[in-house]
Amino acid sequence: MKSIYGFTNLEIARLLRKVAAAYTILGENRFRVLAYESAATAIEHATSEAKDLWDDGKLEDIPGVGKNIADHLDELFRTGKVGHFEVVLKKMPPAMFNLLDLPGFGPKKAHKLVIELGINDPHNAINELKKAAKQHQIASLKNFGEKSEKDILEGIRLYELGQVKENRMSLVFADQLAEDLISYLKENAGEEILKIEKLGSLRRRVSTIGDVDLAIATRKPEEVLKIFTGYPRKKQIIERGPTGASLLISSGRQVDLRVCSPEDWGSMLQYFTGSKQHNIHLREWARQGGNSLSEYGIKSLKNGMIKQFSEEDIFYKYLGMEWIPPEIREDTGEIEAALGKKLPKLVELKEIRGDLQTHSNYNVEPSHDLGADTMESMLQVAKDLNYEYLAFSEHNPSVSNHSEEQIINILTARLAYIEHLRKSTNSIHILNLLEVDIDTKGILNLPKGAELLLDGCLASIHSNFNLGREEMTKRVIKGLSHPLVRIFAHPTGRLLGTREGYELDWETIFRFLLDNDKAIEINAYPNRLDLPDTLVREAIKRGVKLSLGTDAHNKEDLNLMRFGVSVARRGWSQASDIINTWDYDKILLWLKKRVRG
DNA sequence: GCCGTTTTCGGCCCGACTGTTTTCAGTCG
Repeated sequence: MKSIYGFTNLEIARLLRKVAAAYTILGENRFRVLAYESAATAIEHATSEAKDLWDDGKLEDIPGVGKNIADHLDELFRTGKVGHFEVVLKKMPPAMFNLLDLPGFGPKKAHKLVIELGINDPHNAINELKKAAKQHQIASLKNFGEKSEKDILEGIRLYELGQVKENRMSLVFADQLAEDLISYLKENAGEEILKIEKLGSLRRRVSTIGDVDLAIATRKPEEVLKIFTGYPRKKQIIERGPTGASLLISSGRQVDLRVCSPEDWGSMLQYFTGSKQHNIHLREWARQGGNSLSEYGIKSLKNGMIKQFSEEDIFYKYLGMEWIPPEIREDTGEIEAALGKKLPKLVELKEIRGDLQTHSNYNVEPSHDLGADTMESMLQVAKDLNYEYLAFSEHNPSVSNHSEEQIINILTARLAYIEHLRKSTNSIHILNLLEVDIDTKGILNLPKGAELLLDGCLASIHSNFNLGREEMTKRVIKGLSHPLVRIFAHPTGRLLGTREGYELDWETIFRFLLDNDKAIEINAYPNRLDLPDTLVREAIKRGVKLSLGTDAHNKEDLNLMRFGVSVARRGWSQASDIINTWDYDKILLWLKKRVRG
């Protein structure tokens, strides 16, 4: 049965959290509450849309979703609502759910304030709360005081500024911020720093980062913290304790530092790398074996003894599993794989032999951006990166300003120039590609004869992002069917923090790519990181090949490849999944293959 | 409500912080 109710995972997660909040107030069994919350988190982070799983009758494949919740969601997809949830939620004052978005608010606080202050209008709940706080109606309530009243106002202020959530920075930005801080610390406290490492989502290489977290192993924590809090770019010290400190720095971002003794380094690194879901699952596992985990080590539940770990890999080994690379610590099967000693050997940057999407300033008169640097200067950087080959893939000549003949002339001249460079450059190979728009009808503007002037093409969407899922899928498939196309570039079209991608039927796209031996790109450009990691994993599960490209528009951008590798690793990719790991002869042969879909 | 080294019954992650309290509840990561 096909549903007409296309609830997104995020919407479902929010619904389940509302039910959990209501159950909390109703005094339900706390483990039932926990079950709803963990199901919400699992669905929010699932690699497939719950709706698609429902279509296939596989909702219960999501860990934390059992028969009960699956039945409720079945009703949701069939009828658009869940009778049982409606009954439960109706017992609550509706305005309380609107307060849950405020920092420091859980179900109990939200419920109590809504009742005590008589807040009735859900759409105006936060404003009414603000008014009450300003009139000092909150401090006099039992279990509240002056401070909590002030905290509530501050929370509302942050919420209104949009700083509560989703004000995340790009991985690349966060990484640079961390690197700057690390060099400052090494310069000024180098002697005291025994080990230093990034933590949290930054270490896991998530595509967007909230706070920057760092860890240092040292014998002199006070001295290190003193130097940290003296960072010249800080605006304010948010927190300072014996084991760590937090700074607000001038860009408005928060950075946290944790310090510990070298004996505790492994445990601490494990604990603060997360993810939260990974750690919860790991602790559940450890508990089965009679152990309890924390940032101080592994405690035996039998005798209360804590075993310390100076190295993280020994920590995992002690639990009977392989060391798990941070990038895949998301509780999506990595713990089971590590226990079975079946973790994939994730691809590494050094295995990448070339960049498959770059733009030089060679002028093919495109409608999109040209690159800023010459082919020669980009080749020099590529050589420094020890690449075996570099692809140039300028945008196609603009459609409206050129006749077919003119386009052929431009490409002929470009090929001649590349041939000239190939003769004078012997230490690196050049691949002659073009990035071509897929227009609204799925047509590529490549005149007859272009196939003789190019090694191959990337195809991508640059306009009309608003088509529906079905129409967009047809458009893409038609575009990819062109025999010259070998790679589907920045496939979702997302721009992090700016634009959601368009919708595609991924099952159909993946099958097409597999059947026609075409590859899908992981675009390493900072605000793209597209294909996203979750879809990377889906792609390689089906055997679809990946192509890595920086989309460099100047020679410095060629250094962004490591972020593409991070995405690949988060998607569980091995070298064998990625065509950039092939040598020049193999990749050239593959690019020149002509497959009409 | 979920789930399975032992367990289809009987468990269910850990510690810190904060603000309000006289010993703890709520929230967070």
